[in-house]
Amino acid sequence: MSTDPFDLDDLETEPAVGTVQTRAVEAGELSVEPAYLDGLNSPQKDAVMANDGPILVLAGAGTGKTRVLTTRLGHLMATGRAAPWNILAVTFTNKAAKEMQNRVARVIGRPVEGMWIGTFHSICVKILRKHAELVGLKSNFSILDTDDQIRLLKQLIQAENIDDKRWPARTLAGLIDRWKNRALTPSKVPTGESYAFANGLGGELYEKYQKRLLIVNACDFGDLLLHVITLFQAYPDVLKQYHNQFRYILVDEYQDTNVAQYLWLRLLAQAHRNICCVGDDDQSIYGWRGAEVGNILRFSDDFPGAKIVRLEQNYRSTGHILAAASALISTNEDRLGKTLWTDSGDGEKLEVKGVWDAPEEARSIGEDIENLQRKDCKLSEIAVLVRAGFQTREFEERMITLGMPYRVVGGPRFYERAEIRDAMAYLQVIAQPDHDLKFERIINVPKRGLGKTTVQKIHHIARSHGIPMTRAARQILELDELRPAARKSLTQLMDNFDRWRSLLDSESHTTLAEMVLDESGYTDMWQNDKSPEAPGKLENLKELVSGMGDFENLTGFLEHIALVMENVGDDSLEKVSIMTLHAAKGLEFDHVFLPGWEEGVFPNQRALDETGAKGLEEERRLAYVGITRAKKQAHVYFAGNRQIFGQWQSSLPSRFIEELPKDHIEMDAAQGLYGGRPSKGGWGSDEWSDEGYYSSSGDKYGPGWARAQNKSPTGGGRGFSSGSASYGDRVGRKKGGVTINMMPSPSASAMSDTVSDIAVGERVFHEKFGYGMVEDVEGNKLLVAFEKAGTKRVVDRFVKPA
DNA sequence: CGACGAGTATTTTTT
DNA sequence: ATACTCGTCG
Repeated sequence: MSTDPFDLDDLETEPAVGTVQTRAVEAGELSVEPAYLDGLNSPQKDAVMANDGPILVLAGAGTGKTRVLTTRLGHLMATGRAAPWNILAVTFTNKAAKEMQNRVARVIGRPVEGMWIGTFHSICVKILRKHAELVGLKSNFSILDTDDQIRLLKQLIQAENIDDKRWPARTLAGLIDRWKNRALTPSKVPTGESYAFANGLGGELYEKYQKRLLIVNACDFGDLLLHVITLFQAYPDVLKQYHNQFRYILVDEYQDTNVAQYLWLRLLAQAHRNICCVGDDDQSIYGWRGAEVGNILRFSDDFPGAKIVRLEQNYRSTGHILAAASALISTNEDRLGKTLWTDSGDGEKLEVKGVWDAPEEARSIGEDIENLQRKDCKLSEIAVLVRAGFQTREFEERMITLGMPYRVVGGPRFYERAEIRDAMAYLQVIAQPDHDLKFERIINVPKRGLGKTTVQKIHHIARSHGIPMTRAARQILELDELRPAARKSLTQLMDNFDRWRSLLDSESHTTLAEMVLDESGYTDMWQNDKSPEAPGKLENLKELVSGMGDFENLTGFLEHIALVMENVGDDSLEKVSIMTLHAAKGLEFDHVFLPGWEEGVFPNQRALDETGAKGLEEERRLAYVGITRAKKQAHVYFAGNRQIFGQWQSSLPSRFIEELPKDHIEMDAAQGLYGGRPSKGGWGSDEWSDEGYYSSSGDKYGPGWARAQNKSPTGGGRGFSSGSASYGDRVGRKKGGVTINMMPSPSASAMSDTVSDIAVGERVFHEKFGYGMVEDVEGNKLLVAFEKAGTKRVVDRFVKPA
């Protein structure tokens, strides 16, 4: 079963298809419905039973999408319409593919064999290995990861004498990826777009890159699709073969498909047109990486006569959550339109809370979580969903100080870690001696005196003779090109590779891997490394070797890894989840915390700058995704001040907050946000008044909020005395300028009553005096030795930990 | 070849 | 603030 720590969509058990009905069942002709249809609502049944011709299932969040998909697959087989191998089911992630596989098995009551369930990429590899020669590859072609891709591009750029500083390989890689997403081969790239790189050389470099890939017998990820498309277009008989095979096609998350994927699907579906696409235009959040919402919006044009089914009954969230989310998303123009509803009650209103600054936001959310925990809410049912990765840090830190178990979902993935890639590179060179890019990666890792010069020399020979680097390396040993030390070292390395390769058949691949890591000196390298990460890296290497045991042989393992970069999840334990909104798609939690709802952060400024109104709509869909993750309650937060790139900025509440209907939210409005001015009273610090707070009341967000670029006060974080009076006079005080700051929340819940939590020896920051070291603490007064301003006595609330 | 310092960029992520 | 890349110097 799924190792997924989260519940995906609905997890009610699907009744298995009774063996009796199998085959004989023909939907519609049956007096008794097959058991697997039990409990499906009427649109869901429509989606399952409309088997012939194109169909688009618009599945809103939490409407039982996966269940419909898997039941449909089961139904196709149960009714004898299709054998497993007649079905093609495509997903975006391996996780989703695995999930679907498991659940189909549950529907039909036994494991499915022979069905093509997989990601676009893995299915393309399967097809491409069969017909590689037709596109100029050999069937054992290697699949390049992003590192390899960039390394190769860099070589090409340098070979053209282009300044790779001004025109980084990364940029070109991105450009080429985007072209490939749009199914543009080098000859089809619009001339103008060539100018996006190196004054018009972009297209040329792309073409050279493609040629080079063929020479080294490799594909990047984009090629996997592109090659299959060109294959299908150039060889109709091959395509026909697949038409005959795949009589039914299912696509999950259709709103995430890019142009290339769309063309790929259209080619495969054009003969029988039995294509079922499931998706939700309102959850399209990957436009920035080439997904075309247009694909789903245009479905009926692409497939005339298509049936469209809307799944709108939501089984996940409460009425308030759905109403708020629906109202928000209805602001978008570009959508097919759908309204989620539920018959399971209103539940709690969304909680919208304003706080002084980011640290307070983290504290407040921490407290909320503690309260939920006291009310017996499981930690695994709580998530903090942020807009961008860097935001996870403040919550991690808070969780650590609270001793609250948490996990950050997403993060760097196992197979992307440097030590794993290095180890893999060794193994890949053993399995595929021609893999130049991998060979280059490890030729001097660990350091063995084979530096840039040596590599260049090998390169030179390889290029001029048109041979792979490992072969060139051997040749260079015959010549008098290398210094004795380098020659000796290289000889040893090549001998090692020969020996390892000779053991491929006699030793198990796990044993071999251990030997390689040992004998290459790679393990030693980390053992001698004194950095704090070293032990973890050694741990990872062990895990890699043990993980290899699950595969038959080295080749099988390497093939799997090339396509499946999945993370090993530490599931089962009770932990709060912290992740980005993107990573949360498809997941659900009782309580969802949505911090950072501020203009610039969310909606993200860059998204707005780069893609304007379109970008804003995508950001809004992200907000929609965030809210609809919640089963019981969503908690939206905004802070008035936030440190961004080391600078304090004050911020306005996100426009998305304005778009939430008042009837369905509970504004923590004690802070005088949407209305009443906060009470006045004794904040009274001389140090602060010097810095000045400026308000421009009358802006639409209410008193206390306004645009400001200026540095913001610190102090908000710690040492807030509780009680609204304390905050009162921060607002509305005006002194010569520009700065405005929001009102912090005086509500008791929003803050921790603080004794100074600064300790002697701690490094702190003061808005006026800069950085310093705490020398003494007396109550709330600190003696701080400032680096620039000298030693001063200050009140604790005016400093922050540095 | 390796260490250190300057300079720079910093949304989201899969395969 | 901070991390990461690149280039220079020893």
